Amino acid sequence: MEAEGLIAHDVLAVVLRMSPSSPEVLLWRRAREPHEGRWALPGGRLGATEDVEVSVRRHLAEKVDLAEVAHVEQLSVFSDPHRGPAPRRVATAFLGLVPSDADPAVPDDTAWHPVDALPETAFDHGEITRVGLDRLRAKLSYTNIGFALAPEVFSISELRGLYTAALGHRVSATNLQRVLTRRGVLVPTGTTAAPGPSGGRPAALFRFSEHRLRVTDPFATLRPPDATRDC
Amino acid sequence: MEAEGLIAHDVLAVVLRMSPSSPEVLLWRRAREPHEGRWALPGGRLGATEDVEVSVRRHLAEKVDLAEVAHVEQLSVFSDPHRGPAPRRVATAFLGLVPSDADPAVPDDTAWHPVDALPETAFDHGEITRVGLDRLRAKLSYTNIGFALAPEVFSISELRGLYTAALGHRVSATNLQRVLTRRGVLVPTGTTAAPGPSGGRPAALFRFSEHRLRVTDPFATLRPPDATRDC
DNA sequence: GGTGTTTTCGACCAACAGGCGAAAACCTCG
DNA sequence: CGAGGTTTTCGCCTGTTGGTCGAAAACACC
Repeated sequence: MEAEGLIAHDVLAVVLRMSPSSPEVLLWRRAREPHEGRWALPGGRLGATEDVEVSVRRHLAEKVDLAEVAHVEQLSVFSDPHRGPAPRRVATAFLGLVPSDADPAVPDDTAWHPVDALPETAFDHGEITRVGLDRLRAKLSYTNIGFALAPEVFSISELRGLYTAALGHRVSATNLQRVLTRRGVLVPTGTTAAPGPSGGRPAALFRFSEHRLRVTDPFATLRPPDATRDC
Repeated sequence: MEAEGLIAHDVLAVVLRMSPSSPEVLLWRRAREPHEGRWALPGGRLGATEDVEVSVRRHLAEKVDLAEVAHVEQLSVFSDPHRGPAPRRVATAFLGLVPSDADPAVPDDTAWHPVDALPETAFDHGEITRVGLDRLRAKLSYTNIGFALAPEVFSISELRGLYTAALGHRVSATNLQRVLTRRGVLVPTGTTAAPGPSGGRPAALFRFSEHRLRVTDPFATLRPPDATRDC
C-alpha cells in the first residue's frame, strides 16, 4: 500500500503518424517486468520539479527526436486501480503528432505500429491509443490540427491522403480544400509540384497558415449576436 | 522531497450552477493552513482503491448532495510544481453541473460564488474555475450538455436565460429552440406553464430527450461520404 | 373589447458542406 | 505533333444549418 496516500504518477504519450494508408503509433518493447516483452507507450515517472507537460516531453525525447513532434496536447487521466499490476500507478496521457514526411530515428526497442492491428500492449495502453486517435479525428474537423500531420508544403492530394488515413473514410479533395481555405488555415505557396511518373496536371502546393493549434470556430453555434468573427 | 518520486494526488471539482443572471461556482472556506481562510474548490486526496472519477464523487458528497449534480466530466491535470506551497501536489480537475432549480443544502463553510467576482482563492483554483467555465461554454454549442443546467421541464425562455447566463451573451430564443429540436435533444412535453403575473402567452414546456452527454455531431465537418447520419 | 405582455411561429437571408462534371495541365506513345 | 490517358482544379448546383426579423397567437388586466 502507498505510504500515506502517495502514488506514483506517470506520463504517457500516444504519438501518431499517418503512414500512406493508416495511422501508426509509436511503441517500445518492454524489457522488464511487469509486462516484459509487451509493447508500451513512451513515458515514465513524473519528476519532482516538472509539470506533466514538461515531463512527457522529457520522456518522449528518449524515444524520438522531439523536433519532429509537431504537436502535443493533454488527453486524459487514467487511474483505474487495476489498470496494471501493483504498485498502483496513475497516468496522465498525451497525444503527440508527427508529420508524415518526418521519419525520425528511434531506438532499437521502438517501432511504429498500425493502430488497427496493435500487438499485445502493456497495461491499458491499447485503450489509451484508441482515445488518442479519437481525439485526433474529432479535432481534424474543427481545428487546424492537420498542420501536425502534414509536411511543410504539400498538395491537396497529399493532404487528402492524410485526412483519409486519419479519419478512416474517403475525403473529397474539393471539399477539403474549400473548407480549409475558407477557414484561413490553408494558404497557397504559388509553387507547383512536379507531376507524377504517369503524368497529370502538376499540383499546386500549399502550407498551413499557422503551426499552433487553433479552433476554427464556425463549429461554434449559438454565437454572440453582432459577432464580427472574434476568436 | 517526495520519497522515490511518489506524489500526493488530489481531485478537484468545479461545480457550476446558473443563477438567474450569471454562473456560480461552489467554494468552501479553508479552515487550516495552507491558505487558511481562502476559498477553495471541493476535493481531496485520491484514495488507494478508487479511480479519479470515483474519488471526486466521494469528496464532492461531503459538500453537496450528489443526487443534485447532473453531470461530471474530467477537465484537466494541473501539475505545476509551484501551484501551491510544499509539499507538491498534482490535481485532476473535474467539471460538475447542478440544475438551476436545485438548491442543495451545503455545509456552513460552503457557498456559491459568482465566477466573475471570485474571492481570493486557494492555490490555482481561480484559474481552474475559469477552465471549467470555458469547457462548459464550448460544449453548450455542440452537445446536449444543457440538460445538466436545466430543470426537468422548462420553457424556452427559461432555457434561454440559462444559456445566456452561461455564455455571457444574448441568445435568440427562436434559434435556440430550432437548433436544439433539430438535433433531437429537445422534446415538447405537450404541457404549458401558467403565464407570469403580468400576463403573456403561456409557455410550452420541454424536456431534454436524454440526460447523458452526447455530441450532437453536425459540428463534425468532413463527414463520411454516404453518411446516413450515423452517430 | 382594447391594451400590454410574453411566447411562438413563419419567412427570409447568408454561410457552409457535399457532390458532380467539365476544363486545365501535364505525360507518353504513335 | 496530335491523340489518349492521368491527375488536378475549378465552377456550379443542392441541401442543411444558423441568425434575424416581424407578425401572429395566447394570456392578464383594465
